[in-house]
Amino acid sequence: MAATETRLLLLGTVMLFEPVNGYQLRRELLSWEVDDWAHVNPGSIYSGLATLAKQGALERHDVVDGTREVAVYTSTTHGRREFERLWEHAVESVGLTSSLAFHTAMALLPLMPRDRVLAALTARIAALDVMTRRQLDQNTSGAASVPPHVRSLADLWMGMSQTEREWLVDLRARIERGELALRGEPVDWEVPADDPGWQMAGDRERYVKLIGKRR
Amino acid sequence: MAATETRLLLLGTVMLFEPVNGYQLRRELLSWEVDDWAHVNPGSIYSGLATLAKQGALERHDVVDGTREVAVYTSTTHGRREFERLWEHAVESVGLTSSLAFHTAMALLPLMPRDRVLAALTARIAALDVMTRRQLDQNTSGAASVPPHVRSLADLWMGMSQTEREWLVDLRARIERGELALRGEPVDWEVPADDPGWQMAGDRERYVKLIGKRR
DNA sequence: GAGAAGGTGTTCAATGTTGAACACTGATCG
DNA sequence: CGATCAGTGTTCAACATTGAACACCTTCTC
Repeated sequence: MAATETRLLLLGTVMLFEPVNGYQLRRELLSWEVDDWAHVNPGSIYSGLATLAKQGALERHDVVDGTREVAVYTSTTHGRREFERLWEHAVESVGLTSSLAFHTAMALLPLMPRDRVLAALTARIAALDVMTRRQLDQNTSGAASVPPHVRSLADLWMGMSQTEREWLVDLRARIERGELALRGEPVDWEVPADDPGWQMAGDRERYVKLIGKRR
Repeated sequence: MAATETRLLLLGTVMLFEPVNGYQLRRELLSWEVDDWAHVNPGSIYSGLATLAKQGALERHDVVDGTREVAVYTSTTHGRREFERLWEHAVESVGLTSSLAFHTAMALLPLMPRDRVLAALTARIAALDVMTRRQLDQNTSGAASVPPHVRSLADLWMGMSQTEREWLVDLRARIERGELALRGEPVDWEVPADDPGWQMAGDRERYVKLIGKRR
């Protein structure tokens, strides 16, 4: 189940920081407090990276950095296409099981171009509406047959959907207005000096030289 | 991660229908449309049951039903205690990762006694409040340093928490008033004749005879 | 300058999850 | 009746996840 969240998260994070090694990714993800909602144990990261590399979404470079041998990853063209596919799927799928994937996708929003984001948000709103209608129909029909606690749980679910819908409509409006820096646009917020992302910058430069690769 | 949801769900469902076999559980869970939010592939069920049996939470009886050999499960005293532990943990843990476990717990509400339910709901409300306050503090302090899309995501999270909180307060009030049939209380809703739970009744009786076991 | 402490980068055996596929039983049908 | 089909009950090899533990380096302390 979780495989798709992990793939989305890893692929996206590599794209943000490449070339990058597993430990750096872990550090960064922990600093995002992502551990509240994703599988960021060391094992998950390294095996996820290995899988993505095996599938050709990432390229692994075994680089000698000083005296140390390090596994450094970069994204491939196929990997970047795959990311878009996964991102759109995560945004357009509604339901409890997919909510982690949705949050992951939102956290990686700036990796997607504006038009794709708009389309995906619109699709999600529609999917939420479909689900809501289905629930309502079910509640009015089989009225007596469903236990009260299950009925109550359905109410919670409806309330959550409504809250999310309002948020989505608002976000879509902001994106339409051109707010939020998305892919290919200049960053519109102040990056703090102690951002761990910055601490990677030195390593990144060195890694770029060590692998003869430019993306 | 998911291990705890699966354990809670399987243990609870066995308690509802025991003595019961893996296929019956699967049928029942699918009829609940649980596949939207839980791991109910055949493999997960059978291996989950095996694990619970190995740990002494369930007892496995290899029974010969007609010509067929069937693995029938019943809960043990230890398993029922374990269920309560897992249920309370699921209810009292807030956060995206634990929301599936929370929904699972709510679906199994009638297996818990009224006072434990009240205590757990109260604890959850408190935990939500703590989490909300932490979020608010974070948003007011590091104002400029966090990217706008992350800020926005935090807003969604806050809205969801608020929605859930209101629902919890309402549910708690109803439980305090004595609404909803909980453990040891007579069922207060009409069971439909085609409820798959009923279809199990015949098998259940036969299984009870086949194993020399009374709980 | 021994050794404790903490950071960097990764592996691996144990465990959990997946879903296709198996084996069997009855029913339905030409 | 043989054949096809739907339902019952389960297994298993492939794959994913877990987190303790390893190996190595640097920094600090006594």
